[in-house]
Parts: sequence; C-alpha cells; structure tokens
Amino acid sequence: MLTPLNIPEGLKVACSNCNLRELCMPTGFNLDEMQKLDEVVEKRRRVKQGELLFSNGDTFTSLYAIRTGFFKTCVISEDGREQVTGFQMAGEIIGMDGIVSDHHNCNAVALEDAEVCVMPFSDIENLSRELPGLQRHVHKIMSREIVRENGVMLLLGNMRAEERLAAFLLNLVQRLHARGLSQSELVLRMTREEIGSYLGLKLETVSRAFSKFSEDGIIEVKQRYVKILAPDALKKIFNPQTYY
Amino acid sequence: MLTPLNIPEGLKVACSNCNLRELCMPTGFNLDEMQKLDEVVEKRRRVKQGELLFSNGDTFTSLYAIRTGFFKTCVISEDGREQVTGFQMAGEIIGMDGIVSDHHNCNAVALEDAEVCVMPFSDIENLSRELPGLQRHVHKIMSREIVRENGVMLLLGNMRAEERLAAFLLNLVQRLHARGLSQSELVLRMTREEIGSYLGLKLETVSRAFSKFSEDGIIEVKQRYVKILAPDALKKIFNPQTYY
DNA sequence: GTATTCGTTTGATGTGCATCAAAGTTTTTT
DNA sequence: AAAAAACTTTGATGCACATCAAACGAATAC
Repeated sequence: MLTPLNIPEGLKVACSNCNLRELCMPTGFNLDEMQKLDEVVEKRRRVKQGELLFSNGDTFTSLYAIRTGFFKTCVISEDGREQVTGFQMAGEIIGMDGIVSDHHNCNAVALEDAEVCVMPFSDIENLSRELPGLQRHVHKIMSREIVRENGVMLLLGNMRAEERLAAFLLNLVQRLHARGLSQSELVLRMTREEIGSYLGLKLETVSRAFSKFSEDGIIEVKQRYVKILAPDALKKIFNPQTYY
Repeated sequence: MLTPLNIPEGLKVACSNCNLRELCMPTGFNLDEMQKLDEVVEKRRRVKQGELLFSNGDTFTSLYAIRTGFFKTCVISEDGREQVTGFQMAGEIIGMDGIVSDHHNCNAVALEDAEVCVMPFSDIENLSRELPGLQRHVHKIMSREIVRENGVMLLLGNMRAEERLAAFLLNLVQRLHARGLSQSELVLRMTREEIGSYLGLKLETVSRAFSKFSEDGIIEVKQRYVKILAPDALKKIFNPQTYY
C-alpha cells in the first residue's frame, strides 16, 4: 500500500502532485518552475505525537510545511511559564521564528503523529531569487503570520474568556473547512490546558466556557469532539457590536 | 541650515550616508551594492504628530524606515476596541502587515513629528533578487517581528501588571540605548492609555504600577519622564525566577 | 481486568485588575 | 492670562477569572 502515510521517511516527494500545494505553495507556475519548486523540498520527516519538530535554541536550517498532523508552537519564559503561540495544521508553514537569529525561538510540538516537508531555507532563498512568484509567496507567508499574531494580541488584550473561546473555535473550523473538512464539526487536537495557554486563560476557565456554550445550545461538546450548532451565536459572542 | 530635519519632503536622500544605516539596512555591502540600495528609498515623507502614516485598509505599496520620530501601530476590532500592537522608533521598519493581502491591516500613527523613508516593496523585491544580503535582511526583519510578537503574547497571556510594565520599560530603554541614548532615562512618547492598550491593561492600572515602582525607589517618574534608578530590581520583577 | 495516570468538569473561595469617581496637573486654545 | 481640553493620579468598589479542591471519566500501563 502506498498511501501518503506510508511513504518512507526521507523519501523525496514532489510538490507538483501534492494535494496541499495550493495551501503551502504559490500558484500559477509553469512546468519548468514547478520542477524547480519540487527541489526545495529536501525530504520528509515524521514527528510522533508529543515529539518536537524543533525546539528553542536549535540551529535554524529549514522551514517546514506540514503535510499531515497537527502542531503547537510555544515560547517558554525563563521562569518556566509556557505560552502557546499557535496551532498549525496541514498546509501551514512553521519555523519562520528561526530566521532572525539563526536559532529557533520557540518549540514546535506534534499534537498528533505528523509528517512535514523539510525545506532548507537557503534553498528557498536561492530559488526565490529566480522565481519572483516564490519570493512573493515567502513574503506573504511571513506577513500572514505577523497579521495573525496581531489578531491574537487583540484577543489577549481586549477580550473576555467566552469571546476568546468563540474566536478560537471559529478560527479552527474555518481553517479545517478550507481543507475540505466540516465547518461545524471538529475534533480538538489539544488539551483544555493548551487551549487556555493560547488564549491566556486557565484550563478551568476554558472548560467552564465550553460548558456554558453547551448549556446555551451553541455547541455540543464531548471531550475533544465539538459540534457547532449555532455558528451565528458564536460569531455574536466573538463580535457583539456587529449585531446591535 | 541643512540638518536632516530640514531636508524638503520628497527629496531623495541616500542610505549610504545615513547614520541609521546599521539599524535598518543590511551591512557588509560594497560601493556598487550600496548605490543600488540607495535607489530603494524612493523619497522621504513627513508625518506630523497624531497623523497616520497608513491605516487599516489602505493599499499596500511600501515599507517605511523610520528616520526620526516615534510611531504606534494598532489594530481595531469591528466593535471598536483598539489594541496597540507595537511602538516603533528611528531605524525600525513598519508596514510589513500589508504584504499578505496587499492592504494594510493596522493603523500606524505618529506619536511625535516624524520622517520616514518610503521604500516601494516591489523595488525591494526586485533588488533583493539581485542582492542576497538584502534578501536575507528582509527575511530577518519579518522574522524579528514574528519573534517580538511571540514575546508580547507571552506577556499578555502570562504576566501580571507590574511584570508587564517592567518588561515594557526595559525593552524601551534597551532600544533607546542601542540608538545612543541613555539606558536609564527616557521620555515616553505615548500616553498611559496607549501603554495600557499595548500591555492589555487599563490606564489606571498602568498609572498605579508607575506609582508603585516610584514608591519602591525603582524608578523616578514625572509625567512622561522616567528615570530607571534600579534596573536590576526591574529585571527581577520582570523575571523573578532568575534571582531565586 | 484492574490499577494508574492523565485530562476534564464542577463547586467554593480569593484576588488582581477593571470600573467608577473625583481631584490634580499639564497642555492647548482662545 | 484665562478657559478648556487632555492626561494623570488616587481612592472606593465590583467582578471576571484564578486558585484551590474534589470527583469523575478516559486512556494507558501492568
């Protein structure tokens, strides 16, 4: 059997016939350019659940395109406090935190068995001098991350617990939906504590917010399984003003 | 008189003899490369205190290198809540939020009369295909911003009011010191409310934290003027564990 | 199959910061 | 120079979320 999950680690696989291409790579390339693009992906790497793709202080060499699986990235303060800075899924690129200092500035942990495409950054840079489309794409990916983090700052600085959770759930399903999954059902890959860390809340507060949404008939929750029954109600919590 | 402040707006001025060059431009270029670099700076633009350099929704065309003055960037939620996402000073680059969608995703407001170098992004991209040093520099600047925002997320998600203010002050003086200013004295360019917005606090809380530091003999405050009397005490507040 | 560990839920209580309020100070306007 | 506006400080009170605690459920180990 030769499903994606069974391709041996280290084997070279082409972007050109990858079904995630539109998510992590630029579009509109001709055949010649596509072939060059294929060469950026050095190899694949498997990361088991709980294992680190890279950790704080590691020498930076590559960006990683997530092929399967789910990651969290987190920074840890000197006195041991952990802040989850993001959750990443198939088609998303991680590792850009390492460029500035040639060392990674956060940990990337697989929350389920995962496979990533390893893209040596020097190769990306070389090729993006040849392919303006790739160059622009790299810039956009980094800019997107900056804008995403701006949004998280707004959330952390201004929103109340239930607003944060509503925003979080809506963002997750939206991204899952863009990957062909349901826009109403999802299975959380992270614990309440990890959600709390991302949202600046304690796990008990996250749990209570889930229970509240459930009591109000907005969602159905059973452990990691979540079904969004009333997306508009969630959006209303997230952004009350819109509905006044 | 021809001090930098009196150069007419729109006049082309070279990076090659700019005293902020090491801060905003890559180093190690030869004369030929420096000349090319000079051409990236299309012109200068003045922004008066309180005016916008760009605002949310504006078409993205250029990055801006701050030559003089001080800016804040902020995002505003649909229901009107403002989150200051950063304060920027001379030698820093702003505008990268606009790359991903060709439109700016935040407002950039001058907190004092300012002058910026306008660098059309298409020119930056063109030249950085020729000059790997510039290419790498652009990547580093964006990565630095991602890492900075990671740090702010840690602050917003995990720290208490006094820790946040201590971290804020230490960061500010460190950056001012890198520009040849004192590492113990500073004049704040922003209001208590703007500091609070950045730190996820209300202005009263910021004011109380200032007063507390002042009572404890850690700083001297008089309105916008701040003198850091005991930097180690500030660092200890910011990161208690280090001193156990 | 039972024991253990890990994660989640729910309740009771505490606290750090927000909110409300008012006075004081500085800056800007006229 | 007086008046108005903007910003800051300080006190009193309230509340959202943290903390503490215990029971429950699911997953994993033995």
